[in-house]
Formats: sequence, structure tokens, C-alpha cells
Amino acid sequence: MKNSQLYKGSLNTIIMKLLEENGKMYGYEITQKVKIITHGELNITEGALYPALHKLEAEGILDVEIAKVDNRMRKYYKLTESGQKETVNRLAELEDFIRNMQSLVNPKSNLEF
Amino acid sequence: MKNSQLYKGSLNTIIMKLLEENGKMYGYEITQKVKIITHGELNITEGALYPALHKLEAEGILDVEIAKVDNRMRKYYKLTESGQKETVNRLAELEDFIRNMQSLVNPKSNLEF
DNA sequence: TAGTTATGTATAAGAAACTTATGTATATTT
DNA sequence: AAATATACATAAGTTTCTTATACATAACTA
Repeated sequence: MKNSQLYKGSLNTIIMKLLEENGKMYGYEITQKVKIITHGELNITEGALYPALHKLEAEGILDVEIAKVDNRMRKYYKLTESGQKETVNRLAELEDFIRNMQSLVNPKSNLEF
Repeated sequence: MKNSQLYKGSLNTIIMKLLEENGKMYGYEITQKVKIITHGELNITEGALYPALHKLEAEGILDVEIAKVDNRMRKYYKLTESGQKETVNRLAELEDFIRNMQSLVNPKSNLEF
């Protein structure tokens, strides 16, 4: 995919936010959801997604629950308690980040400072 | 600095935008400007900045001009012609990125879709 | 029915962008 | 005299990603 470099570092936040919103999701479902929401502009690759999910699980941010649907495996992920707290922080960081980037790129939006 | 991971990938865009706006700047000046604009929240380290400037120069995005002020060296960077064109693209990418991230994080902002 | 696309997960090799640490040098402030 | 500010540079290591490959089942298509 022609994802710009800008998305680097944002994958964990995206995953955590989607799980906060939807309770539990499996990997493939996350990729499809992101594709729909961004109108195809952001395509999360498996090579990025699965290692990220495994790491978040190892860090205690996510819990996993294995299911079998239509004879195919699914691994449902959901936020742990500490994961829910951490998600609040990550979303605050994202808001700060977006605000700062807008200040840098659109100096006129700085008039209130 | 406690820069969140989110800034990863945004440095080139920041540099190019500041140069588009200010004509020419030197490295240290860029770090200070960013610190001011973001109220200290984003601190660009030298280890990230100088290699990034060298790479942008090697790619023909930036031109360099060496000066000596107060017996200290300064390297002023400015956008080349192709750098100016590329900056337009990068800023458009940044706008798309921010819009997509807002769609992911604040689903209510998706009502128009 | 053979082949492609979709669904679903996984990992390994390499690239890219960063952090952290270190180095050099001059000017200014304490 | 020592610390801080100004100014640039690079090397080692980490993190996050891309690209490629692998396995497996289901559904669609030529």
C-alpha cells in the first residue's frame, strides 16, 4: 500500500481505539474496518498487524480469545483493564500530536496563543 | 524527550513546511522553532535532525549554504524547486493523514459519509 | 473443475526513522 | 571556573514498519 510514512507509530493507537469502541475484534476484521473508515486510504498489512497484536498482548494491553467460525480460526482481542487505562493516555497523546502538527503546518491556527 | 511514537515519520514534513514558510533556516533554528510552536511538547533531537537534513539534501529536496556568524558555523537550508513541489504533496498527505486519524478516533466526525 | 479471490493467521529478512550517547567547537551566563 | 547555550556531526542500537513467504479453508469464476 502507498501508506505515507506519517502512519508510522500510529498503529497501536488505532488498534486500541477500535477495540475500545467495539469491545472485541479479530485481526482481519481490524484491517477491513480501517480500510472502510479511511475509504481505502489506509491499508494495514498483516506483517505489521499481527506482530503488533502479539506485542500488545505480551505487554498486557490485550487479552486474546480463540474461536472457530466456519471451520476457520479467529483470534478475538479485547482490551485488558490496564489496556483501557493506557488507551485513554494514547488517545490524549494523539490529540496533542494532531494539535501540534496543525500548529506547525497551519500557523494561522496559532492566533489564540 | 518524551515525544510519543506518533511523531515518527513526520520529521521530514515538519522540516519542509518550516522551510517553505521561512525561506531558509539552519538546523538549530529549526529545533528551537518547533519547541516554541509546540510549547515544548515536541523536541527534535540532533540525532534525528541532522541525518534527516543530509538525506533531504542528497535527494535534491534541499539546498545548503554555509555561513559563519559570531565565529560559529551555520548551515542554512532552503527548498529547491523540486523540493517546493514535493512539499505541496507532503502537506496534502499530512492533511489526509490527520483527517483519517480523526475519522478513526472520533467516529462521530464520520457522519457526513 | 481448475484457478483466483476472499478469509484468517503467522513469521522472517530487510529497510527506514528514530533514540541515545558521544564528540567537537565557540559564546555566554553564573 | 563551570555550566549553559549555540551549532554541527556520527555511530550503535531499537522500534516499527514493508515485503515476501507460508499455511489453511471457503467462495466465487472461467
